[in-house]
Amino acid sequence: MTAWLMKSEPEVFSFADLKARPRRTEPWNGVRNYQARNFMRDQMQVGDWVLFYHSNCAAPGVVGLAKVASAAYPYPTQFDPASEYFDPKSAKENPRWVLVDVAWAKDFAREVLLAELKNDPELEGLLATRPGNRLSITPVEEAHFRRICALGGISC
DNA sequence: GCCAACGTTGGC
DNA sequence: GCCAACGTTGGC
Repeated sequence: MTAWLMKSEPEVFSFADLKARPRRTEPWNGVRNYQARNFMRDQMQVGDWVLFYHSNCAAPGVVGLAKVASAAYPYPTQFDPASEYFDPKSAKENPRWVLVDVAWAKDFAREVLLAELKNDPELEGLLATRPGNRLSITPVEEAHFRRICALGGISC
């Protein structure tokens, strides 16, 4: 079992937005970081759990569960000069950026706030809350994943 | 809006 | 390959 924590700014794209999408599925746009890209390209599998985290907002924290819904594929918009995701250095025969689709899975009964993620003794070592960490995608150990689900009031 | 931490860029 | 400058992230 593999789980991930993925950050999104709710004003840009929230967990409720994901749930409201057709098929409750959305391409994970916006990643422009090589480490995060490598996780999607090299390690993510369809069906992996995703802890959906709201960042840069009044109450940052994990709000629900999603799943990886596709293998990694090239960002369609990286080749489009009109797109905000355009990258002039990315070549079609060797795309620089990939993404995966993410599908809504389950709402948490309650949000697990950043302070809880930081302070819960069982969550010691969680990558996402390491001081200085800014990665928008981080792997989550199974024990940590189960603990965060429990704090969120769901079983998984 | 501030600012610390970090990643990327580009001149040399 | 170094490293200063710059941009971005994200909590507060």
